[in-house]
Amino acid sequence: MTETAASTSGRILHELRSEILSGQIQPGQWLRQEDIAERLGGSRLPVREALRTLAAEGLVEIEPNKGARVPVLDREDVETLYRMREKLEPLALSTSLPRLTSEDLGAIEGVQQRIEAGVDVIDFLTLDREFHMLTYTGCHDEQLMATIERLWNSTQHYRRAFMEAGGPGRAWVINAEHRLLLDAINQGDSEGAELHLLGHIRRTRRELSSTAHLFNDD
Amino acid sequence: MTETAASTSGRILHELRSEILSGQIQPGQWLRQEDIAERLGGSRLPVREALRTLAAEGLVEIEPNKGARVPVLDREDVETLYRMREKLEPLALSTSLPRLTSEDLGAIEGVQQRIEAGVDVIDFLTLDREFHMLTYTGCHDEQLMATIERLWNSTQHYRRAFMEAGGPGRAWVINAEHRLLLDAINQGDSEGAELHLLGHIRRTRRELSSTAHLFNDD
DNA sequence: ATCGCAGAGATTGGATCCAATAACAACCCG
DNA sequence: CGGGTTGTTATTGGATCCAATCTCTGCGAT
Repeated sequence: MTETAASTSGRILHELRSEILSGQIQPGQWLRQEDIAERLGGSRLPVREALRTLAAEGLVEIEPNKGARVPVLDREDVETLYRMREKLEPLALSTSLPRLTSEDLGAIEGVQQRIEAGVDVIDFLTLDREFHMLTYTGCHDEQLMATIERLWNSTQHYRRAFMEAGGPGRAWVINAEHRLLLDAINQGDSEGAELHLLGHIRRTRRELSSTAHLFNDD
Repeated sequence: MTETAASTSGRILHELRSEILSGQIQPGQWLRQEDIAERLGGSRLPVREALRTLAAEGLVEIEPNKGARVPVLDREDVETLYRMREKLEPLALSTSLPRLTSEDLGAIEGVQQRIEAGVDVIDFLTLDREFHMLTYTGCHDEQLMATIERLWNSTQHYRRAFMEAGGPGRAWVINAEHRLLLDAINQGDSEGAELHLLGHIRRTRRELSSTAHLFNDD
């Protein structure tokens, strides 16, 4: 997302984003500017700028004169975010596929092997993301990739909650889907890869959405 | 996009965005903080925050220690942005369609009649956008609608350049597509509406992309 | 006892001031 | 005469200070 980590502002932005994605900062939690400034080093000014950026990314929402907090999504929000992924990621994949080098393919294979070797929940989330992002390596469009990253980021917390609730029990399903996707990619079968990817995201959406206790339905 | 126009920061954000979309600020042009602050009233601080938000929206890009400018997109960038629209807007439309009231339908019809009555380029851009956005009235998902708005905003300049270059000569094509789309909507034909919308965006992408002089190909 | 109101504390929003970085130009040296 | 270098200026990045707004507590009236 063309962000510089060199400046104080960029450093705080990266740090805050990382804390939100890792779950250190939970949805609903208020982010007080002074606390962050003191904790991460710096004045409130770069913190404010970082919060503005995060707000535009959807990772926090700013209520005027009240502060910023991580938004709490309901079932419908997460469903739509996944439906957006179902539309956009096949597009990124088909753009990327013809440009993937054999080195790229090897890297993807390596990540998948690490996933199959068995990992804990937190590692799985990281590796699964890396797996999919690597398949988009050949897609150089910044806007598209930035949007896809936003979609992953916005749903990260609920994906983690789902996995921690017992999702890993069905790890074989994910691996089967990844393998079929990878096979289609290796054969240069763009259409097949898109279909497997769509199915993969779609199934995840349905399982996630039907896991009732992740959302507090009013 | 949950933005407050009350604060100085929000006001400057809206004003800047409007100036970029209207073409007052052209792609490639540098935005100096002090100028903006003096011109729009306020100090550089709210200007910086507004620029940060615009950067996250893709309307400007910030180069560290150099400043912000409106990005210059090449043909491929615009193509991808349109392909994203082709994926996401049918999704928004199918979500919206069942919830459209007869008042909504009347409003859409009214806008289309104003378009057919004949308008200049600048009015057409406004009304065409209004037409499509009205068809998404029933889609209440903020993330999806915010993303779609970003896609419109990022391509606004090129759409205007295209229209000014003689696009309106083919106004009947647009009206025919709008009418077919509207008819499908009125009949509650979600699938048909999606198809007409897809065709509409796709044709625009192709015509726009083949208008060579809009882009300075290196 | 409960609702409303007022005031104090806390937190965000904005402005001014200072430091760091980059573009530009003049100058010195080969 | 040309290229590198250094100094100057313009612009962005960051910190501190002040103003505006919100929240929460305590008091009083009904």
